[in-house]
Amino acid sequence: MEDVAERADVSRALVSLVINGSPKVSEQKRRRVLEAARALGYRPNLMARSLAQQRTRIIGVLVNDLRNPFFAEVVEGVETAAESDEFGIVVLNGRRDRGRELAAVETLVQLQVEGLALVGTQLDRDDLAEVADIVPTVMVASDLVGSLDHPGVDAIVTDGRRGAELVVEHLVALGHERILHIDGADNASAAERRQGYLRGMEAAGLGGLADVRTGGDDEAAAFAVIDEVLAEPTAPTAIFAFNDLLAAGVLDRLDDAGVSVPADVSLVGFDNTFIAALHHLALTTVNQPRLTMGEMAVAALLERLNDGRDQPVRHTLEPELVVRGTTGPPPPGAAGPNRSLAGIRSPGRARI
Amino acid sequence: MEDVAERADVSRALVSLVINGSPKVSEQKRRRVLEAARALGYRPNLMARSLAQQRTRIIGVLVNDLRNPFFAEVVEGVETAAESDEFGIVVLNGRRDRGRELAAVETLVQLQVEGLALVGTQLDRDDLAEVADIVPTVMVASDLVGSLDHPGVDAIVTDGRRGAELVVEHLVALGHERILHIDGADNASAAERRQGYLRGMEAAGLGGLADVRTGGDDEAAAFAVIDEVLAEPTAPTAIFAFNDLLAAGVLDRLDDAGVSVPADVSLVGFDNTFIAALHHLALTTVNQPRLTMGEMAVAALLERLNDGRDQPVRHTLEPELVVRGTTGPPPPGAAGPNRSLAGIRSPGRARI
DNA sequence: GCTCTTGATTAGAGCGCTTCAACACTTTAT
DNA sequence: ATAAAGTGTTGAAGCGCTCTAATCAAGAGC
Repeated sequence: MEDVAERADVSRALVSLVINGSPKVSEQKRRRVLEAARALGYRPNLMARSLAQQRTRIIGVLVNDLRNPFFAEVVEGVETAAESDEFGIVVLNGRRDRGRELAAVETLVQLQVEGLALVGTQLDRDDLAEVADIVPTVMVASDLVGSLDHPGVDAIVTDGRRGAELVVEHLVALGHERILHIDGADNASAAERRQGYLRGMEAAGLGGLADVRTGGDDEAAAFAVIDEVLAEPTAPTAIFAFNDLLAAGVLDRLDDAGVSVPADVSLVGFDNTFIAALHHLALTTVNQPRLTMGEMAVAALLERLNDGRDQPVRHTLEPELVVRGTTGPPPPGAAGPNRSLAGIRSPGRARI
Repeated sequence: MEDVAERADVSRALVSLVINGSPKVSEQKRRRVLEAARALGYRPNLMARSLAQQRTRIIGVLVNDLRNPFFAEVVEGVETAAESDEFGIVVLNGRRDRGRELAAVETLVQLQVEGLALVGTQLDRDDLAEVADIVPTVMVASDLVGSLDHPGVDAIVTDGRRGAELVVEHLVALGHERILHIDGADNASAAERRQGYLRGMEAAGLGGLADVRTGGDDEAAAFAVIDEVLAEPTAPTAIFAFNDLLAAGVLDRLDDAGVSVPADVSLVGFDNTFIAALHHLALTTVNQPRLTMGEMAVAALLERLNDGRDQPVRHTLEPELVVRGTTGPPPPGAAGPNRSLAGIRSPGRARI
């Protein structure tokens, strides 16, 4: 910057004004400065600028797992919104590890981000309270019971309870009674969906048949559960998996076992990722408006930053059932109690 | 920091030493400082530190498209390696838009990243040359012809040519002759794979039957091409798609048309993403060692940073054919010239 | 001819940290 | 005892930028 000023024969202050597009600079000098800057290949140092300005215009984004296309799309929403408000974003990946998430948040705070978007975070209430004292924070797509006792935390969620109810209603309407739920274990959205499932079963008068197994949030988590279910004497006619990835794992395992979907058993996922849309899976699932969620997260942050809001808000978006090919009526005669999936060997698919 | 120093009754300099774990501090004062820091909730300002230190310990990562699981996994590799070397990473998403990529690189440079990893970038030679003058740069998973004329750019790639040859060899061994390639349009890896395909066809004495169509790098790009192919009188018995995503799109469209895979036509993808592994797709594809690629990228950067290497290196990894369920022998009688896929209506899959 | 505005420019302090040279003490060698 | 060497600590400069207040030049008003 020094050099640019010298070459253009002006002061450093003026260079700064030009770079920041101040209107109080004469056309002549502006040109001289820009010319010099180009000639010297000058680039402003963001670190120095942020330090002097006491603001970074950066929003920190912590993602539970970048490999999950659901989260990747939420991030795109965040990015789009941030971009249009002249904010940059810094994305850090928690990789489903709470320790890593904690470290990442620390890094973001030290980076002096002006807002923090936690996408599908696993952090607990105390962690959140601590960070929210420092920087405006918004949780996206994860529902922490009691998180809202802190005034600095906003939340953008899809109503997972309602989503799960929609699933149960759909399956019940098709005639299913034995509906199994494989949950998301300790994933931040698991409790809500589980609750919705239970409530839905209850509402349908099927409370006694409710059955929840511990799963997880990726394909691999499905294997053990399905093996277990296959070995039992009384099989479900429908399975509601925590998310699409898990559902894909279920589908794989059922396939291996020669159980066909939806002829022998119906299957539903959650999130409506692009995977569910692949015709070969054609997974019935629940849509969450990912891009919108990301955009709303940024909006919430900006309300605090620009408009000085200091009360927490929580936006709950409506989920939407997307019916595709993995759900259908239960197989005839499935009402009886003694129908094991292990016995079933449908012709299955030709391939693999 | 001021406050911490005061509370611990030491100088700011000493606080700095403690925070950075200098061994020249007495146990007593160290404890006092840490205590004060905790009490005040002190967090060092990364911006200020970087400015003073004249280094950021940050590696910038520019990704072509975060939604593509292939890239997401390369990033994980980068992250893992960076982490173990005490570097942080900042991920920016190009979203397949060259303009956005350019802007992102500019941001990263201004952020003073110490190294730049461009994953699947679309930037051209001139863009690269400009940025490589400023900061050590490594290209991952994209092959720019002539990129290596700049001494500041390293490259970590899988041999796409060889990968494509493996595909052709596999299909030829199965008896295929009419093998169609749907390429990646202007994607950075497209040219290489196209070339490998052509060379493979040539080597098999099938040069006259080589047929390349312009595709793209996501599912949607497949639709138009497949519709076109379906309308033609002479159909291929095998299709080699640029990547798994594109292949998934092909599969979808063929499914719609009632063409069954691999009975009527074989299909191969590229990248071996987790999508290909889903049993319901069971896509034959070519594996690229993603994590390793990410790790090697960081290693290349660190060699420049720490060991002062100033000559470019290029690491070419070996691709590996992964045979799954979408490839098989061509249908009987397909050798003749007049076999249109449009006529075929296999029973297809029950669902959808 | 003088002051008053207005507009363009600049000097200089300061952002929060690191780091180097200098300093005050101890300890050890002589 | 005294010099030399070592240990722990600190003052102050400086990283590259912004921004306020001050300065300067030029035109307007009387």
